[in-house]
Amino acid sequence: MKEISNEQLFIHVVESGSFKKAAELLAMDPSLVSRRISSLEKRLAVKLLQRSTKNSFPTEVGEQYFVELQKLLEEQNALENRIKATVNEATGHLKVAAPHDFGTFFISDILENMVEHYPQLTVELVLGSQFENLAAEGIDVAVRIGKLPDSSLICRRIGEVPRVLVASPEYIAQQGEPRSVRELEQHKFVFYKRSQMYEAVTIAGQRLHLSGSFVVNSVSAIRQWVLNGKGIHLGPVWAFRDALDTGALQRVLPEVELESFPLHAIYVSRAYVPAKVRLFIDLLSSTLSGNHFQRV
Amino acid sequence: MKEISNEQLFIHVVESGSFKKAAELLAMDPSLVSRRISSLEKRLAVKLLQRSTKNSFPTEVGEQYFVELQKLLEEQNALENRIKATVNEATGHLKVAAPHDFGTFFISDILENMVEHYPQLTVELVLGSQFENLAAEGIDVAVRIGKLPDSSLICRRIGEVPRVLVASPEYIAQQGEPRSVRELEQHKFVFYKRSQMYEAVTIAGQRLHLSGSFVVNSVSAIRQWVLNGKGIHLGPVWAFRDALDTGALQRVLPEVELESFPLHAIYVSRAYVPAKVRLFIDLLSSTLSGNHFQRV
DNA sequence: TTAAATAAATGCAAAAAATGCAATTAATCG
DNA sequence: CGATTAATTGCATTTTTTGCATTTATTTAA
Repeated sequence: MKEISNEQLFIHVVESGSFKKAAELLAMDPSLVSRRISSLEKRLAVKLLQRSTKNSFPTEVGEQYFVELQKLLEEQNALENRIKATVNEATGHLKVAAPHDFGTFFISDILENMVEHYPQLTVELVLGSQFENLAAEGIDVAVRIGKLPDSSLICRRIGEVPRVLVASPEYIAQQGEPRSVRELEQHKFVFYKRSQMYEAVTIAGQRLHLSGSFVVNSVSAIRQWVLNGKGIHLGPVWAFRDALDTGALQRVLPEVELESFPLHAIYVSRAYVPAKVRLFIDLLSSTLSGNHFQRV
Repeated sequence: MKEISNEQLFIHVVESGSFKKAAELLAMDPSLVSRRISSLEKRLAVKLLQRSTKNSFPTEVGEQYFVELQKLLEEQNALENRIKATVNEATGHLKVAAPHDFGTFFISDILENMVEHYPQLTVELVLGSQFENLAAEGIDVAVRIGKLPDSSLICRRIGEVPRVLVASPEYIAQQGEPRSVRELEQHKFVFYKRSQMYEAVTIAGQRLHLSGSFVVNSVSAIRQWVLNGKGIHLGPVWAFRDALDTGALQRVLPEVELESFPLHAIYVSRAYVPAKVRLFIDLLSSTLSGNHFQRV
C-alpha cells in the first residue's frame, strides 16, 4: 500500500465518488479507507462525506473542504517536487572559497560557465579566505591546494597541481645556473606566503634551506618578481607556463622531478550533496585535466 | 505527545533554532525529533538542516522549503479552523490567558460555567502570562486590561474597567484627606507593577508625580497594603468595591472623574472564530456589564 | 591543548498504531 | 421483500512509532 495522508485520501474518495473505488484505485482495503476518513472527520469534528450504498458524496462542508484542500495539497506537492529537483538541477546560490590566485585564474571561469548553463543559479566566490567554518560562513565548497587540516568535513581529492622551478634568463645570466639540487641553497628565492625568509623544503629527497628576500601571498606578485630577476621560484606550472613558452622565464633543473601539490574540494555533507556542488566539482575536475595542469 | 506531522515539526525546529528546543517546546524526545527530521530529509532526498552543537539552521534548500511550507501549512491550518468553526458547539480545548488577579476573580468562573454547559469542552487558564506569541503558546484568547501593544492580532474591545482612588480610614486619619487633585502629590501611594517609586500619571487633566514606597504586581497584595494604611491607590473598582461597601476602605476625591481602563480580548483569526472563543467572549462581555464593573 | 558540557544520532526493546480479513450492518434496486 | 453491494466494525497481526540509554560529535571553558 502506498503511504498517503488522510487528507489526500479524502480527496481521492471525493474524486472517485466512493470509498470502494478509491480503495481499488489505491490498492487499499475498503475498511482502511473507511477508518481513515472517519478519523479525519473525528479530528475536524465535522461530517465530510454523506455515505450511501451506491456512492458517497461530500456534505456541504466536505465540498468546501475538498475544493480548498485540493488546491493546497497540490501546491504542497509542487513545492516538494521543486525541493526534490534541487538534487538534480543546479539551482540556488553557490558560494565557493578558493585560494586567491587559483580562484582568480580558474574558479571564476567555472562559475561563469555554470551560471550561463543554469540561469537559476547565482554564484559567489570568496578568494583567499581561511574558511575556518564552512557552514557558518555559508560556503558550499572550498578549494584547497596543499596539505589539509584535520577536520570533520568531507574532502575529495580532485587532482594535483604540478610544480616547476623557474627563473628569468637575466637572473640566470647574473647568478649562473644551478647544476644540482644542492646548489639551489646558494641561490636567491622568491617565496609564497611564508613569513620566514628561510624556507625548509624537500626537493628530490633532499632537504634544503632556501633563502631569499621576497615573500608575498600573491602568485601574481611572485610572477612579477621572478620576471624581474629577483630570484628562483618553486611554483605551480599554470602560473608560469605562458612565460616559459615565450621565453620570458626559463626552467631551472628541468630534469628534477618535483612533487605536485594535491588539490581538494572540501564540503560539508556526504549524504546530500546538492547538484550545484556536484556540478562544480565535476567542472573543476575537468579543468584540472586541461592544458594548464599538465607537467611541463 | 502531541500528534504533529514531520513537516510541522521541521517548521518548529527552524523557528526554535535547534532540535532540543523544539523537542522541549513540543514535549517530545529529542531523539524523536532527530529521527523525524531525518525521515523528512530522506523522503525529499535533500538536507534541510545544518546541525551543530549549539543550534541547527536551515540549509539553502531548507530555508526555501521553510518559507514556502510555512505559508502553506498556515493556510491549511486556517482551512481546518474554518471547517471546525462550522460546528456551533463549543468543543475541544480552550486556553485563555489573563492578568493574574482579574483572571482569578472573573475568568475562572466563566470557564467553570462553560465546562458545565459544554462537557465536550476542556479549559486552561494561563494567569499573568505576557503572552508574547498567542499562536506559539496555543492560547485561544488573551484578556488584556489597559493599553495594547502593536500586534497583528485581532483585538476586540469588550468593555472597560472603571477605577477609583481608595485609602483606608486609618491612613486618612493620619495623613489627612486630600482636598484637590494636586494635593495627591503630597501623599503616599501604593503602586501596581511599575518599578519606579515615582509615577507620572494624569488625573482629571492634571499631570501628577505620585510617590510611595510600595510596588507589587498583584492586586491582592495591593489591597492588603491599602487596607493596612500604607497609602492611597488608584485601582480597578472591582477589587475594592466590597471593602468600600463595608467601610474598610474609603474613596479619595470621590467627585473627581477617573478614566477607565479599556478591556480587550485578543485572538488570532478574524474570519472564523471557533464557537468556544465566541462563547467565551460573550460571557466575558456579560460579566463586564455585571455589578462589579459599574462605576462607584 | 585538553577536558567538560551539551546537542544530535543510534541501538534496542516496549508501546502504539495501522492494517487486513472476516463478519456485520445498512441501504438501494429489482 | 429479498438480493446485492457498500460501508463499518471486531479482532488478531504486522508494522511503525516512541522512549530510554548509550554513543558520537562539537563547542566552550579551563
